Amino acid sequence: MREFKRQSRVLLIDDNADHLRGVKELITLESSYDVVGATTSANMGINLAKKYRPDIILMDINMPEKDGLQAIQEIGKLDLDVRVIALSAYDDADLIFRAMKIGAKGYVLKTMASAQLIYAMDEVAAGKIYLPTALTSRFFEYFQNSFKEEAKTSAEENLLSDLTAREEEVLDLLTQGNNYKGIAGKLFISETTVKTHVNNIFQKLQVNDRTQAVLYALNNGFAQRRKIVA
Amino acid sequence: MREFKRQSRVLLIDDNADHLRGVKELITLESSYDVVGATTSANMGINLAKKYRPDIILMDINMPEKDGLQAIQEIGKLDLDVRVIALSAYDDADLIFRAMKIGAKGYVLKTMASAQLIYAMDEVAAGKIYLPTALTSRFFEYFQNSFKEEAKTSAEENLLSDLTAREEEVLDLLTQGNNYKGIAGKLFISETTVKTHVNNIFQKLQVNDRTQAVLYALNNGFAQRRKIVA
DNA sequence: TTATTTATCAATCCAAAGATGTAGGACAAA
DNA sequence: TTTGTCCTACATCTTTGGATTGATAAATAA
Repeated sequence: MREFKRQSRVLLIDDNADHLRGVKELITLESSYDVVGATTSANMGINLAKKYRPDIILMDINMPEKDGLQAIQEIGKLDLDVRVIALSAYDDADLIFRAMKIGAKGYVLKTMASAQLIYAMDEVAAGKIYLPTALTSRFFEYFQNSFKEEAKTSAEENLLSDLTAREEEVLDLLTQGNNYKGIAGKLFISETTVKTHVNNIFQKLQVNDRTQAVLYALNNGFAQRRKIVA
Repeated sequence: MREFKRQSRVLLIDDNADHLRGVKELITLESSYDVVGATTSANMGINLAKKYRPDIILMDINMPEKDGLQAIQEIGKLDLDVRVIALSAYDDADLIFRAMKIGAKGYVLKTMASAQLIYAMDEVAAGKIYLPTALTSRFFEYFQNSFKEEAKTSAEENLLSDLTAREEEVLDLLTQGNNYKGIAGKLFISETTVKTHVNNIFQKLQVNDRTQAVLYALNNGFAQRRKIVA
């Protein structure tokens, strides 16, 4: 199968020269891959990525000089249509999570068998995202952990459900940073009416001011949130 | 291996009676599992879960009567030490994401081979989280998609980096809903000093009031966020 | 029908927040 | 030493926000 496909161009970035050489030799043995560059410097790696436009980058993320995760992020911003596989010595859940979060298409441990790396590259070259089973499990533990409390509270009796439709509209505008005047203008009602609604919202949510109301809303599933944990 | 371990108690919830029967027969053939209950009703399933305390629940999440995801969430709130595997006819990324988010330990398609289901149960019974490779890939596509914009902006010129250490402390307290007095008390400085800091923060973040500052902070990776997309 | 809820608006009052200018002391870099 | 930044603090003033009370009209539930 793989033999008939066009070769994938690979760039290697790993501050450990020995490991870099080893991986290079390994991949060179694979007919479906062509190593177009190899460097021990993250910054140099970014430059090589711009220059050679590889299909795949194998990026060591445990580098002292420059953080590999940061390098992945920077490469991501370049819109190079390159797929990055993170290489790491550690199966730390937080590392895995962060790597996947910033768009790594795979995460492979350096201690894994070389066949596993090649398999990951095959999958990623085919447009998939690949994580070894054991790491997937780690990832999900971390992932679910970050939602643990939310899962318990969100379906619960949540004061937000006491709000009327109009109050929800007002709260929504509050969560967008509007003041009374802004809300009044957007809802075509008077400022005093808005004040009335906002005061009712405070009562119902049991908060003292708009900032607390906004925080309550955001922390309890109100409004569209698109971000996650650091 | 499995034969020597204590049997895992399984509860089946699936509104499709035929499929329910099929799965039950399948699992009954496995010596390591004991089906302690089977029902076509999500609500009944929750009651059975409370009553029999199964080790594993296979939950169909595509039920008309009651949403299976909601049922998983409710079971999660009971703290029953039960592991739920979601069964679904669809490999929709959003469904998978939501199921995993609320704590499902696995997600298996009804169309998958029975061996796959048993394998998933084995893994989950062993304390792991199991997602078939194909679904893992879907999950990650969805996952990374929800971070796409953030990945591009967060490393970018972010006004938060202009803040001094003290200002960050103040902003952090703002994002917790504190007013001037509260912040002054917590930092052991005068209220007027807090005002100075806050005003400087407004300048640097280019916002007009505390609510906008808090929203900016939350939307730009500042502070501990534990929530994600709806 | 009668109550209740909801949405609207207003007046008033006080507290809090925000804008602006000034300034001293600590500390680090040039 | 000088310069600059940061943290601290205060005074003053204006604006906004929040609490409270009261009122009208429409829709809705009992």
